[in-house]
Amino acid sequence: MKYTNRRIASLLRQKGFKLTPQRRAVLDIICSSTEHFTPVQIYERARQEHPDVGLVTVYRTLNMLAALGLLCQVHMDGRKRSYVMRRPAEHHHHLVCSQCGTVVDFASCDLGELEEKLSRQTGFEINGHLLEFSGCCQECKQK
Amino acid sequence: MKYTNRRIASLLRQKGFKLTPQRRAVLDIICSSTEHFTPVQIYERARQEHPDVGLVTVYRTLNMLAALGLLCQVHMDGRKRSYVMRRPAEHHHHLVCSQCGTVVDFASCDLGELEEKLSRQTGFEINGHLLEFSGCCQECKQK
DNA sequence: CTTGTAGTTGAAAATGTCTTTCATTTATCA
DNA sequence: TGATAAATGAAAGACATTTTCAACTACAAG
Ligand SMILES: [Zn+2]
Ligand SMILES: [Zn+2]
Ligand SMILES: [Zn+2]
Ligand SMILES: [Zn+2]
Repeated sequence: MKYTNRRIASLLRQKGFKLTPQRRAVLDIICSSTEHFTPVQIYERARQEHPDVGLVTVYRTLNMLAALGLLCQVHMDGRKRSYVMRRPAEHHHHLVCSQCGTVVDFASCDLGELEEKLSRQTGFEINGHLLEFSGCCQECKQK
Repeated sequence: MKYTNRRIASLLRQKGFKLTPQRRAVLDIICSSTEHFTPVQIYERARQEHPDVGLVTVYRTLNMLAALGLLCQVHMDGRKRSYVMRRPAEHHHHLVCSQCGTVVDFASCDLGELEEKLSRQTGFEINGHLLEFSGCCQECKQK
């Protein structure tokens, strides 16, 4: 079940945030695709519809959404941030096409056993993990 | 089996790189521990022994080593780079203490099956993965 | 042991990403 | 219809990293 921009809009209102046209523009872009975008890419797209959004506001909106747990970030390749809209609360990970940026979520993550083993072996108290696959999607393969 | 600074030194020579005192200083630091360092941390340590290395050179040396596949990076927490010397060719991943930065390598990574499943389900040609655990190491827990 | 030279260096400037500041504007609600 | 707290854009700031360039040096050929 996917967040829609409408659902998020009402969620924001609930939390006491104002729903400005700029925020709407960012939401529309993020919700419209499974690609991941960098803040600058979102900025550029947002300006097409709404020429006076500032990059600063894009950053602020992204930070707000991230704080609310509504975004995930993609980590592989590069040290820029890139964001994807998040499916609600479920633990999940990403499979990313390194050509076109499409992100597929998957939930099957059997790392519990490995985590326990590592914990036993090292004495670490493990409290999180990062798992990402990268590759080339079907469409990109055909080119 | 761990890379030693001596082994790397001869490897660099083989590849036609000059072995300067600055590069030696960076190598010594990276090879001397399993901690991961940021470029600036390496710079600061290097200056203790060799006061006229520049930060630029540290960056250049790190990039050179990374291009040769001799370094791993740690991805979690933050968007600074941090580097650890890499054990030769073996596939491995990192368990990172988010307090003190200690990195433990582990090789047991059973993602093949999951990878195949994802590949079948999505049509992706998967060519890599990123796996990292983070937590708190034994020593840090006691504080 | 010279000496030539391609590769290397450091300082400073440039780039790129993200955040802070602040005066002005605006969404929301009593 | 205001009142007001929140949000905005421009500009400046903070960092991490890269580029540029003139001076330097490791190293091998003579
Ligand atoms: Zn997981
Ligand atoms: Zn693709
Ligand atoms: Zn490693
Ligand atoms: Zn693996």
